[in-house]
Amino acid sequence: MEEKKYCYRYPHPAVTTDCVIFGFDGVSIKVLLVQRGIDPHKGKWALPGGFLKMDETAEECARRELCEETRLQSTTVEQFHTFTSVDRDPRERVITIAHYALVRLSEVRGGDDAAKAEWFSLDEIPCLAFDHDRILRMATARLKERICFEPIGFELLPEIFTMPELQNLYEAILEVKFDRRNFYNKMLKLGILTEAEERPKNASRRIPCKYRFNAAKYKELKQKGFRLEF
Amino acid sequence: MEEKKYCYRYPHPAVTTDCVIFGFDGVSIKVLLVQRGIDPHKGKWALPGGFLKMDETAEECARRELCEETRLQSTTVEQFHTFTSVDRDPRERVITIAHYALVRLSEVRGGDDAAKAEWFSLDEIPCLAFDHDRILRMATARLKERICFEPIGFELLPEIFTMPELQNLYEAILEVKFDRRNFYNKMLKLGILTEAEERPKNASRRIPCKYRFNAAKYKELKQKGFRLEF
DNA sequence: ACAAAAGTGTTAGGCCTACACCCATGA
DNA sequence: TCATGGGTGTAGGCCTAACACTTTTGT
Repeated sequence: MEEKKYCYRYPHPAVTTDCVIFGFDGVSIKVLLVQRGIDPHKGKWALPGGFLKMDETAEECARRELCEETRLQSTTVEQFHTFTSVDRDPRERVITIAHYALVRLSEVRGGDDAAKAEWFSLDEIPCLAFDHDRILRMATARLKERICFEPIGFELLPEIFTMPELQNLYEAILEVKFDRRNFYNKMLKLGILTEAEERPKNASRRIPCKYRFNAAKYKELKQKGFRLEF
Repeated sequence: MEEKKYCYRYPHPAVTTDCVIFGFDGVSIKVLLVQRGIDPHKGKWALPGGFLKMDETAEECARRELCEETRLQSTTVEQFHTFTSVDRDPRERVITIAHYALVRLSEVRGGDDAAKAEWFSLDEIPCLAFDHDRILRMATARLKERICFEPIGFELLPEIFTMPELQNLYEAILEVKFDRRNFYNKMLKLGILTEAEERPKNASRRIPCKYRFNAAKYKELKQKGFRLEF
């Protein structure tokens, strides 16, 4: 039994971060889960997470977890809720600061973690450890809210993408269908996309146009009071 | 020196909740601050807050703080961010789960706390303890965001209110001016207000109509996919 | 040949915005 | 009597939503 050498006058909860890592494969939103190798809930699937170190912020901790699983350094990571139910962990009082991350599946490389990790579609999520199903539900709800007003969808797509891909993404996240022409018009009118390539004159109608997100333009528009809406 | 009797194998941060309590006096948004009676930052103004007990959730903890200051039991309290900078407290590592609360000033009674508490307008906030200025800024930003899409403004007004009062509230929070007629039309068209009283036939034009928020109607509309927007 | 994917434009209706006058009250 | 606060309606522009056909390619 290891010595308990960190002592306080008052009881302290343990603090972890968990990270809901979203990806998009062109059709569905995916979430990265890891299979737990230790008790409690050994063998169950769970969100990547771990204990907060005393010299790192929650965001640094979440990024560390993210990097261990995907080798990605620079992606969107955002805290969305802290879960504090008294009995969420059978070992001791543990509160967790939950984050979500948006990654491009193409850039993800296998984690260096020994633990088995796998991408799951939102409609085939297995039974999860702890209260991770609740965390995941809140993360997807937050993702829905955010994509309506911030151009975060582009973090899930390759840098260069087609309009149908973008529409699929919005439809997958918001669980609705858009009219194709209206979606085109709306997106193009926003002015935050630039054409990625000159379209070859002989391009067949079957080959979609390619776009990239124009972050500079978005920033400029936003400063002028422009508000994205979907 | 009190005995340090709570021991763990790994270091644990202390966990507090802080509560940004918003009120509205008909003209300005107000925030309740308390003057610290002990070090660190003794004498400085701070957000009401305190340590998380091991048998309460963060929301329960925040509500407890709120009740100590205002005697209010049933108000909107919502977590909005957890602040985890490593050096936010000079005593030890402390993370704080920040909440905001919306209260009706008319219902607030003096706290039972010995500490001095006072309402401040947002434009006359004094220098705050810890990172509480940052917390407050994020709270007001969140309030702005929320009021655009959720009918939370009514929690700050008396149950029965007039249209100019409601408009003042929106203008105070969003820091904009609305055209009076457009605001009336928009609000009434939403269908979430009911007239609070039959308007006396002899009512002078100088006496404004009174309304109350119709929560049932809002719920119904929301389920039909209606989305509030401002 | 047929199904599936992608490009493209128009119209009608609703919503938003801007705007002016009247009445009552209190100073 | 003058300033202030409050109630009320309309017209134009913009955005949204609904909608069909053509081309190309793969099967």
